[in-house]
Formats: sequence, structure tokens, C-alpha cells
Amino acid sequence: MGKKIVLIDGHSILNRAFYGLPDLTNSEGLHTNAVYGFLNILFRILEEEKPDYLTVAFDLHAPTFRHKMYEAYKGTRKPMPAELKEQVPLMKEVLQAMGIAIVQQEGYEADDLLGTLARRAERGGMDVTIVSGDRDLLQLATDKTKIRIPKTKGGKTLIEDYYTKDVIEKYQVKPWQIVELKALMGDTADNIPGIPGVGEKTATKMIVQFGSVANAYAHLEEVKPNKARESLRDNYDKATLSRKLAAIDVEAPVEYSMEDAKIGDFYTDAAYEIFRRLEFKNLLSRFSDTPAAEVFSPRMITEFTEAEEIFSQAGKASAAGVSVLESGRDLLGAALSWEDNHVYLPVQGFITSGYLGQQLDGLARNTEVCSMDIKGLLKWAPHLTPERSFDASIAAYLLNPLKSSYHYEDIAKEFAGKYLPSPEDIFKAPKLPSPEKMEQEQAAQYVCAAACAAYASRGEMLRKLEETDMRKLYDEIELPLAFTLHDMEQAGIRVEGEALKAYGEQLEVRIEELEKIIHEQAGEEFNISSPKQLGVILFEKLGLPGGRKTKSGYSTAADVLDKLAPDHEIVANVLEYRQLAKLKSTYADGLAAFIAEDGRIHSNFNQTITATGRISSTEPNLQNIPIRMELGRLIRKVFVPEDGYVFLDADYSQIELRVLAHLSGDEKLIQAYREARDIHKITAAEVFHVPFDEVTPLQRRNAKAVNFGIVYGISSFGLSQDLSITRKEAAEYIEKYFETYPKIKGYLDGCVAQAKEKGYAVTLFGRRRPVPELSSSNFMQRSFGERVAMNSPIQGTAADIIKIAMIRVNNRLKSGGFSSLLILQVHDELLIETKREETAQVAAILEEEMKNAAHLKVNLEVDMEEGENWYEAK
DNA sequence: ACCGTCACG
DNA sequence: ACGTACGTGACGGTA
Repeated sequence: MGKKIVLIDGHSILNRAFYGLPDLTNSEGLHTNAVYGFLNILFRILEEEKPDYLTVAFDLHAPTFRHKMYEAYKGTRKPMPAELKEQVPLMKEVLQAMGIAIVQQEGYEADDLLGTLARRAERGGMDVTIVSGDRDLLQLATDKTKIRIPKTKGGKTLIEDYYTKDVIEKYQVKPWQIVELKALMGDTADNIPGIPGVGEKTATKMIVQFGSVANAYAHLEEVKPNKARESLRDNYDKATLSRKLAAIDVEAPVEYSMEDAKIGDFYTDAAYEIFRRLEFKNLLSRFSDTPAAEVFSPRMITEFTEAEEIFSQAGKASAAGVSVLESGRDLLGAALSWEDNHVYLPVQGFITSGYLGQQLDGLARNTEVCSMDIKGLLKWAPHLTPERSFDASIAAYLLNPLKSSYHYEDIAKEFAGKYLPSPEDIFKAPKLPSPEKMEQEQAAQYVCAAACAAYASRGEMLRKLEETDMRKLYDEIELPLAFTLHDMEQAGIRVEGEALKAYGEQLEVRIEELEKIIHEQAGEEFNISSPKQLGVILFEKLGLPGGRKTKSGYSTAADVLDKLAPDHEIVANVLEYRQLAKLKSTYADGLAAFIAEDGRIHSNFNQTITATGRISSTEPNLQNIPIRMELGRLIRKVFVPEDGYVFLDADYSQIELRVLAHLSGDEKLIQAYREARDIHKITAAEVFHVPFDEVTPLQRRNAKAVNFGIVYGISSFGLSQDLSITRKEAAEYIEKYFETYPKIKGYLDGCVAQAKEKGYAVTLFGRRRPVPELSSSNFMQRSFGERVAMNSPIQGTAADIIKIAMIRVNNRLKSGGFSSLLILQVHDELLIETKREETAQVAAILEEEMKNAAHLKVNLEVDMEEGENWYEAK
């Protein structure tokens, strides 16, 4: 069988990959999406083709003959974005490290190199595959040379293949005639002029009829239609030049040795090193002999006396990794990892979950317990303390809060240089099996690896936290907070299931009514919940003026429909239907599904999700329970305290604006808060130059929107959208605002400048958020980065402050022997289920700790309510 | 799995 | 010219 060579058009594929993939950066901020996409396409091609030889061709930057020629014709190629430009040398470096031949030559474009090498290889009896995103290359197709064109469609890469017959099928001409086609129709992307007035259709007809441009001129009188004939006659020079521009040189004097192109082992040390630097972790797994082979077989402990001995041994270490395997409410086993010891203790016989918990609690008397998830561990070992714990996920989150997940194998690799087997490696499956189905050997490896990762990464992570000035943030806020969040999750919140059900049924009645009315008004039945179908009904059948568009059709978002409400009665009904459907599905039915056997909902509070330092709530989300609309707000009546208890709810008054006053040091804003009056009204009075008492409600509303805008990273467009005013007016408001509070602008600009310089934004307590978007050449991305740089310190500082308050409130309730429980946090609000007799004391503690969580240049004010349910307490 | 929508701060 | 406000999570529909 003949040998096979794959030739790749380097720039073209890099380009495709760049525009086809979202922006990726490694933690140094280096853009890597194009390189990553290129490699994925490369590996796919190699798997499919299994070639013997491989070469990648690049253009050199020096102007070539053909470039010069089309510069003469308005050379309007867009400059390469900086994010792509920096990846070109990187790509070459990667290829070199993988031992892949690169060909590039002064005076020749990649096309010419590819064409020349393809012909040479074919003459040598080889099968040839050329990979490019550029259809120009189709002229090189033969029966032995296949052109492959990758296309990204909806995230998937489809590859179109062309031999001679495929080109004929698609373009009705032979491959070499593509040149003739281009000579006539031109190619704007390549700045080939072509013949004016001749497009694809006419050109194809002519070439099918005459075979070539030269022959068309030879039979000029037969050319039809008349217009094309005249244009052809008048533009002989253009045709000749265009043909020259379109033709790929297949006889370039390329210096090239087939020997260098022979495929060897890509998975070299150098390649490994560079993949690691670029953080291509799923490509790293292709390295068969990587240290990922570090498989350890944990010692299995099944005898009670052995277990005793193990805990005694581990207790002598200064630190030990701990991880548990659980299923629902059961503990299945625990792993310990310290120094060179890896043990797994399945729950069985005398080794009960209670025993393991006790031992783990005991371990923490002298040993620092290192875990990937301290909050989760607390379920089994409730007496752990922040003083003797380490949480690797939280540390990793602080060091880079932008990651979407914190897997133990990534953390071990990054911070301990350890290559631990991932769950996929261990279970040889793409997804983690359910705990009860795990083989015990594999379960042991898995749980032990997690324990090992936490233990082994501890030193380096703490060092990095010191280095980044976040050690205090970690020690005094984040780690203690995990304990507070654990308490809150355990506490849960009582929900009246029956009342919730009744609420849902009430909604259902009205939903069915509305459905009938809407279908009647539309004149047909359709799914109102489908934006697609709704769009067709509203904008096509009923002919309403369709405004904004989305990727998949008309936008039917509430703000769009609001504007259409006067045009047709159906719109208001749709809006009401939407509102009710949301309440029913997400809240009435949604929440009911989460009521546990104790009659309470135990939400998860996640500490390692948000970019800014806020916590998030899931399964269910209790941080977005309706309040703005009365109908939704009623749901809060089903959230009730235990008998003999009441709710105390306290929220910070405009904490973000107060933080802004502090961070900016603007005396005027600080003064406004010292006067403790209505801040939006004061702002309105100042911005609109009217006496305080004459501020109209509209002026106050506008001022309030500006205040919000400032916190979000102001833009005139955003403000204009919010207030339904012109951009110009919005810009004027902003300008007046900056005049009113002169230090704010300087502060915000400083935030951007600092984030640009350092690469991250910082809160008052040292929390960092990287802002890689700031170095983007894309206007939209960069603007986003600027807003983020302005918003993150404000939102993040507010998050830091309420976290401090939570920890202190919770600790005081516990140490003070109170029965009251902190049960919810909603960003600027805390909810306590308070024993009636303790109400006054708890209220005092809550207020005191919230107000004193931070001492800013303005006081932190707290509004507090008491109630028999959450509706009343807010 | 992704989009559009909408609930909250 | 570009086309957005910052931060989340859950749902139903659609591919």
C-alpha cells in the first residue's frame, strides 16, 4: 500500500480555530483558543487519516509577489487581532515541540508550498491530504489528492472532503478550472478583482461552456449574455491578472526533505511541558507515559483494631488529608492520606460512620485536617475547627475565582506537581458512577486521591496565599465561613408544604384561563412557553412590529412585549401567563420538591462559584425568591419559623454605595451618608440642581438608576436602556453625577488602570478577580473588562463584609448558648430563626455584628424587621 | 447541551 | 463601528 502525507495550511486552520472557539486564556493571561482548536482538528485528522508523513505550511510575514500585486488593488484585509497574532509563534513552538515539520519560505505563500509539496508527493506515489479552511485550495484536488475543509457548525467540527469528482459535483468544473472561475468572478477575501459584472453563476456557465478564460476570449463572440461579453472584452488585463493571482504555484523551489516530515512520537517531554504551560489538560491525558500513571493502591482497613492503629498513627502527623465517600445520608467510607500513607476505611462491621466521624474529630485535636471540601466533611465530623483545617478548594478559588470547577487532580498537579489519577482514569468512564455502584478498590483509589491532593497541595497553596496577600482573607473569612455555611445548610428553613401547594393550585386556575384566552386571541392553539412559536404568532400572524432579534428569531422578552402591550390585547395576557408560569414551575412546584422529611428546605450554599466573592445558593436557589411583584412576594408567606420562634430579617442599607463612598473617599458622598438622608434624593438634588425638598419622584428614580449604574461600571448605553432615554441624555446624567461627586470618576478610572496593570481587581479585604478581558483587542470584550474592573471591588467588598458579619453572628449565637439559628443569606440580607424569648438579644447581636463587620468612612446601616413569616419580616 | 427568559441582590 | 449595564440559578423548549 502507498504511503500517505497530510499537509496542513497553518494560518488558515489557526484562523478557523480562533474564530470558532470562545476566548480561552491560561492563568498567565496568554490566549490559547486558536492553538487549542488547531490541535483538536490536527488530532482528529490524524486519527482519521493515519498518515506516514505530516507537514504544516505557514506564510512568512515578508510581502510576497502576490501580496504586492494585490496591494495595488485595495488590499483591505483586516489586520490580525492581537489575540490571534500572539498565538502564531506559540503554534509553531508547539509543533516544533511535537516534532512536526514546518515549512515556510520567503517569497511564497502557504498555498504555493502546499501545492508544490502535494504535487511532489503525488508524483512520488503517495496519497495526499491537504487541510485548509480556504476553498482556493480546491484547485489542487486530484484523484489522489484530497482537500479537507473543516467547518465549525454549532460547536461541532464537520469536515468536507473533496477529490476531483467532489469538486465537479459541487462546482460543475474540474479542480484546475477553479482558477479560471476565480479569474472571472474574483474573490474579495483574496482581493482578486475578477471581471466586473460577472458573478458565480455567469462564471460557472462560461467555464462549463469554454473550459478556460483563454478559450472564452478565443470565442468571445459566443459569450452570453451581452453584458458579460462586453465586460470581458473591456477587462482583458483584469482577467489575466486575476488568473495569475488565483493560480497556486505548484513548482515552487521549496527546500524540503520528506525525511523531516516523517511522523514520530508527538508526545515528547517538550510537548508535555508546553501543553502544561498552556493548560491543555485534556490534551495532557494523551501522554501515555505521563506521571498521571501515579497509581497508588491504598491500604484497605477493615479490622477495628487496624483502624484504631491508623488513626493513632495519623494523629501523630502535623497534617493529614481526609476525604469521604457518601451516598445520600449514608457514609460509605473515609480515606486518610499523610506522608507516604494512603489508607481507605470502608464503613463496615465495627467501623461505623459514627466511629469514623468521632475519629476524624479526634484527629483534628493535634493534626490539621486537609480536605477538598471541609463543609461536606463537617457532616460526619462536626467538631472540626477552622484552626485545625485546610480546604484546598477554597484556597484554589481564592487564587483563581474564575475557574468553573476545582477538581482535585488539577489542584494536585498545579500546586503539588503530583499527577493523580482523575475519576475518569480510575473508573474508566466519562462520568462518575453513583457511589453505591463503585467497586470498592476503585472507590478507595478515588477517595484517597482526593485526600492526597488536599494534603499534598496545602503547603504550596498557603505559600501562594501569602504571596498574593490573601492569607488573612483565607484564614479569617473564607475558611471560617465554610463552617458557618455548613450550619446554615444543616439548619434549613421551614416551609409550609400545604400552603405552597394551595398557592400553586391557585396559579394553575388562572394559567388555564389565560391559556384559553390567548389561544382564542391568536386564533389557534400553540405553546405559549415556546419563544419560537410565540414569536411567529405575535410578529407574523398578528403582524406586531417585531423589534429586537435573537439568534433564533424574534425576541419576546418582557421589555420588548411591554412596549407592544398597547398594540394588541394578547400581549398583556402573554405577560401575565409568563409571570404565573414562572411562579408555578420554579417556585410553587420547584420548591415543593425540595421539602425534606423535617419539613424544611436545606439549600446548598456554594462558596467557590462567583467571580466576585459572593456566595451562591442552589437546589433550590433561595436567593431569588420573588419580592418585587406582590403576587410573587406572597410565596414568602410559606417560609415560616418553628413554633415558638419568629423571623428576624436584617439587610444592609445600600451597602454597595457605602462601599463606593469609602473606596473612592469622595467627601461629598461621604457627607451625604453622614447626613443619613435619602441618598437617591440627595443625588437627585445635586445632579439636577434643585433644592432637596423639591426633588420630584422622577428625578429621584433617575438618580437612583445612575447610582446603580455607577456600581455596575457605568455606560451611557446601559443607563439609557434602563431609563428609556437617549444615550446623550444618559451621558449628561453621568457627567453631572461625576461633577457632583468629584472623586468617583478618578476612583473608577483608577480601578481600570490598576486592573490593567496588575491583571486583576482587588477588594478592600484583598480578594482578587482576574480581568483578562482588559487586554482584548475586541472593543466589546475590553469594555466589559472595564466595567468588571469597576464593579468587582465594590460588589466584592460588600460580599466580604457580609461574610464577616455572618461568621460573627453565627459564632455568637452558638457560643452564647442561644437556640436561634442563622438560616439564610441573600447578598445584603441575613435571616435568623429566633426563639421568641431571645428576640431582643438576638436582634442586638445581629445589628451590632452587621454594623461593625467593617469600619468604613461611612457607617453601615441596617434595616431590621421581625415577622411570623418571611413575607412579614421583609 | 444550549438558548431565551426571568427570579433575586 | 462595535452593541452592554454587575453578579447569580432554574425552568421549558429546542436541537
